Amino acid sequence: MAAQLPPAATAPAAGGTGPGLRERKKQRTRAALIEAAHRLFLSQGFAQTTVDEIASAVDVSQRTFFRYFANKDEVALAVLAIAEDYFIDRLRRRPAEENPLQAMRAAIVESWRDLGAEHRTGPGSVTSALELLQIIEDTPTLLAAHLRRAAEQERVVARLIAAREGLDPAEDLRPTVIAAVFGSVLRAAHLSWNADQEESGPEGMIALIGRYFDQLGPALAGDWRHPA
Amino acid sequence: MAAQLPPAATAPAAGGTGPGLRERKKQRTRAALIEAAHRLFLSQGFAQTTVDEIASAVDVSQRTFFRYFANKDEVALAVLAIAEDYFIDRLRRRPAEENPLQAMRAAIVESWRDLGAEHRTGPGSVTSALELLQIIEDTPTLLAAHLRRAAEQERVVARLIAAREGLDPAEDLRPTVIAAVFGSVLRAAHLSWNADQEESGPEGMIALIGRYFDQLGPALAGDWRHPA
DNA sequence: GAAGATTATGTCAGTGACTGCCATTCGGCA
DNA sequence: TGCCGAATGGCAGTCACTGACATAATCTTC
Repeated sequence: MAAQLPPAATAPAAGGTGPGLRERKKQRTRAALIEAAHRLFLSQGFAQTTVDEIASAVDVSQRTFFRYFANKDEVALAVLAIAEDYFIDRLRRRPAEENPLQAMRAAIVESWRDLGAEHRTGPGSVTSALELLQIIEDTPTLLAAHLRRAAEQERVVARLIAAREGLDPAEDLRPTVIAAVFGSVLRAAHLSWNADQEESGPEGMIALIGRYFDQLGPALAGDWRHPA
Repeated sequence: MAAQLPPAATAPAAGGTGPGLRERKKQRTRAALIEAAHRLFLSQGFAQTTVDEIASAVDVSQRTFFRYFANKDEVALAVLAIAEDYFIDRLRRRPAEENPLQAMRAAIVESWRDLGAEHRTGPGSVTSALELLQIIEDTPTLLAAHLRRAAEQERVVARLIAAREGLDPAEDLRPTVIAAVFGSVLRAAHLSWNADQEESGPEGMIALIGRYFDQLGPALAGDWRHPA
């Protein structure tokens, strides 16, 4: 859930006393570790990259690496955590009139757009996240860890939706189900985006998500025996 | 996907030449490993049990353990694999007239019932599977591995449903979505069964699954702003 | 039923993820 | 400047997992 990236690698704001040197240094180290890990994973693969390599690329000890990340998986998934936080934030801001699916769809589009604008490049950029998704998808242990995070995320989304609609998620299954449906649409989009390299880049992904969303109406209600 | 348990620990059938001694021995070792692991996990916890302990409980070398299971997770999840195979098998046999949800619901009930009848006790029994679920739920690495398997399973179910309905899963999202909904209902039931210890044992679980299923109609279509 | 081909098992050495412990150093602050 | 708490490094140790090779058990064939 915690997805920090240094606000900006600049000196403390002249006016208010921002976070101290110690804190800025930590954020910088953390970002550097993520960046190095990402680069190494992409060039050599996840399994072929040792924690020692990552640590020494940033010139810290292995022990320090494990003070920032509980395990090797976490540093890989950290990039995605940023995108997830964006999404949750955008979803929170959607107007109450929208129904859950509308809100989620809008939030996804917005979060990708804003993410693209604010993190053009480097770890945290949309491109990075998508590159990572490829690696995740064919690294069993990473995929497992990713799905666990995704399950957590779904529960957060379900609670959010329940709150929007004024429902108790313990009583009413609908928020849970709709969150699961949404999650599965995202995953299906990821998978087919990974498979077809026709639709490359963020635009392709957004297009795919849109197309899958369009199928949702017919999927959730309707006569199954005849084409939508 | 491979969920074997020895057909019966008896001598080869008098008539036809069944599997040879070598094969029977392997199945016995495999079952013994699962059983020992299960017992140890329940009594000491997953993390506190080393592979060496499991192996020496069955009197084989650690190396041999890893020839049967790719990793420690796998031996824990093996019990669930049996239940999953049962479900898939029952789903395959459901009559074509039923709609997907009806078929899945019936298949789940049948598979639990049959599982209970055929494996009263020991690994592979319903009780074992449910005990395991508790451990899985609060062991992060196991939960992750479990969710990965569940995702695979969902894809299998989606393909099955697509075949039943004569649809192409690449074209039509509905099978994927309905499989995801089903998976999420199961998981929600697991979670609340884990939380409330009121509903204990297999019957409680079946009851919970039924209750969740009943909510599905209203959840999948209908006016969200008013109670079902 | 014995020789020879297969296959399961054991042993051993090695790598790499991860942890606890203690000494050292560095940033925050009086 | 000097003290305190936090961040780091180094190290030893555990444990999951793997490759290589030798041994022993089954299976086959004559």
